[in-house]
Amino acid sequence: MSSFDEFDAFEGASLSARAMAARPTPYLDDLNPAQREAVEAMDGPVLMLAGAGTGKTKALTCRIAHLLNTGRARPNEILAVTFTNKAAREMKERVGRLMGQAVEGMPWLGTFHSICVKLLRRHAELVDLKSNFTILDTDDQIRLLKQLLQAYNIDDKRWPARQLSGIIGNWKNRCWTPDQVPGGEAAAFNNRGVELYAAYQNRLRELNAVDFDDLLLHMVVIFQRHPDVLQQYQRWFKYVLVDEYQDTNVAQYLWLRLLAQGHRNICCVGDDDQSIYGWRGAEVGNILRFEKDFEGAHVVRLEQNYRSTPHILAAASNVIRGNEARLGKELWTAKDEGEKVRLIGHWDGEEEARWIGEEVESLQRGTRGLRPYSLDDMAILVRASHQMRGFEDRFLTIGLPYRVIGGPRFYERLEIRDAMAYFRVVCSNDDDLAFERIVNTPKRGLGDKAQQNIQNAARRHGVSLLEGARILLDEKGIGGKGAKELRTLVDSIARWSEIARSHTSASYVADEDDVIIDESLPERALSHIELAEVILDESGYTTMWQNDKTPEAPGRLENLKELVKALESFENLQGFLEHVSLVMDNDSDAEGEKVSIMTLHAAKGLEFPVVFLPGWEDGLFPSQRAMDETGLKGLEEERRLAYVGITRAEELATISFAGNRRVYGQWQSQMPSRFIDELPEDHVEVLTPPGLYGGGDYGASRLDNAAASANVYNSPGWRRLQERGSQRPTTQPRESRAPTIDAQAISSHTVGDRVFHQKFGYGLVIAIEGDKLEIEFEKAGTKKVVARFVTAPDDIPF
DNA sequence: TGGCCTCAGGTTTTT
DNA sequence: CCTGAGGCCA
Repeated sequence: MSSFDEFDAFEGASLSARAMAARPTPYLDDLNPAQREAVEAMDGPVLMLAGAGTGKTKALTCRIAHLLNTGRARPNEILAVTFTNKAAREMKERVGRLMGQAVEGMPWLGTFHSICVKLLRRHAELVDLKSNFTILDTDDQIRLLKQLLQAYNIDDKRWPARQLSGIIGNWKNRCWTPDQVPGGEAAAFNNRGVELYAAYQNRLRELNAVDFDDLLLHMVVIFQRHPDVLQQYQRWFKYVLVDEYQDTNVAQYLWLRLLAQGHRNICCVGDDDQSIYGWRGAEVGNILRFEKDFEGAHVVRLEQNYRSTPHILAAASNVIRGNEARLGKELWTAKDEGEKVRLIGHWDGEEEARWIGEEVESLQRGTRGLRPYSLDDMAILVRASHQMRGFEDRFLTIGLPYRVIGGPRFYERLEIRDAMAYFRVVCSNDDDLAFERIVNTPKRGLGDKAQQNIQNAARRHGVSLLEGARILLDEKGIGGKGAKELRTLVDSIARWSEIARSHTSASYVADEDDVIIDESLPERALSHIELAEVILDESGYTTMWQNDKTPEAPGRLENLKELVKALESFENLQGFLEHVSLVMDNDSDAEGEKVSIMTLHAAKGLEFPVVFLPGWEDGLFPSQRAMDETGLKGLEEERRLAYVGITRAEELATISFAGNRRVYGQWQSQMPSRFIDELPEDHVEVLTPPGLYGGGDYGASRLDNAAASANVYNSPGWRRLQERGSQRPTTQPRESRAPTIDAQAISSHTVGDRVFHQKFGYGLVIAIEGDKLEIEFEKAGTKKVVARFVTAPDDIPF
């Protein structure tokens, strides 16, 4: 595909522009005045300050539609950038819908990274790369740095590659090439940071590879050093649109500013109050400074919220008010009052998880005059991912279906990276990183020693590792079982590569006249999909997982199948590899209703009727580390995180905290989060913790509870709220939440019984503790489970 | 080469 | 406390 397809000459501009301008604009009628203002302000820089849930995507997509519809630009003259593939996809769909499918895809609507890949492939030679450069994933990156550290004789125990990677990443985010790193940073990484950064960049160039950050960095460098190239794009992109502008880092900012300097038609959409990626290099300053950067900027505030009730908005607004540097926005809604934000304190984290589990179940049934909610409507948003475990454990125990959002992405998984490494070697034989990864996976008896030999042979002859391996074999520099296996691997790769080449060269499309080429192929050409299967099978990779007895193995095989399936939408392996590292998503978990569990970060951009916000304790949220490391700046970012969390809720938000929590194995008593003190009393209903008054009697602990409550719930805000709560006892008409011990369920099991559990399968009862059984499951390990979820299997042989 | 043991470290992660 | 990585030994 020619790389300049997107730049076809535009003929008859004025005529068609006039024709387009006359089109009706029904989509404008759906907009509120602010949205409409943002859509219609087409000339010059525009800053759209869009609060949570104010319909910014709608405004953004309408703006694109309007630009197209009025003939201001053609689809390929609009540069529209997002951060995630998901956002890009959604925007594409919505523009398509607005335009009634009249527009074919917008080639320049995509993520920063995907657009940069496209640009960089065109101009790779300007930064000494070939246009088929590979994009390293984080894992490759770390391995490369480790090698570098070894070569520099640096103890990677004291100076870990991860840390170096972080430092380099930071520099790249700030758009510093090695020679631009300021002197103040010289001490980084034991005074060798800059030197290693330069070496790393050199190594990448040798490998014809880039990391994620390079995509932007290289493009900025190209634009800065080659004004002619920059100008070409400045002229071409008549309109630039940016989503989530508050999350841009310096490199992205520079990139945008360079591109927008031509027509100056840049429209940035964002919300300074939702900037939560500062720790990753995002600069809130970019959005705060917009009016200075782009003189005469038109600033539009979207403040009508279509998502949440007034109580929820009031709570969120009051919290965020505590931040100093804000552009200022006040959300409002036309919705009915709804439920107040609920606040509840618990004895400990386990109790909190138990309560939320029960609350989810009762909300599902429909309770206290609220409508019944689907599990899909509910989400638990935590600050740190380790908090998720408590909920998972609890939900597994009571058999409540849940899904965890986030976690490792599909293409980051071990088996996917391995498989991709195979594909990479096959497509480009000189991809040393990929070769290294797979040479002994599955085990081929090629340990450190053998690999060292291959390295040496390759270095001696100045060739790739694969070629080095071949030479080593020919020189008989390696013997035994390893040699045989290596020979097989090297030969196989050669064979697969040939098939892969036939996919990219013209001969694959077997022309009927072209009998000669057809015959020259050894056998019927395999499709790239079949080839992928062959590679994974013949290499022994599939077998490796089939023989693996760990519980993850079946899932990994499943993932591999999915990977092969994903190949269907690509022409060949090469094409697949080019896109996969940037585009693969992993939200393929459909079946059945489930509660969602995720981090606050992962929740940005999502919304749920019911939201639980557990763990609001000082040190956990706001996180101690954030405050230690970046002080007030960190605290403000945490506060924005709180704001993001609350504003995810449409109808019901419940904030909770625990008085005691196990932190690194140590029990710690926790103070309620300072953000709780910032909640507006009038919009909050304080619930009574089950262990305190509501009736839960955990044996002899009544006194303990009372004493603990005096210690724990003593922040000013909590006391105030508590007073309010006790003035209105009618707010607690709730049934006792004390765990009722089901005597019958217990007595039906004794230690040594074989039992069955829906989620964990079969197991043996090894201990009984109240109404809980400790069971050693055959597959799932040892777990504590509530007795009534366990049944005696019918088919017990004795 | 794999398994066992010791030791350090333990927020957030769009690409 | 609990997990993952690296070292050491069989």
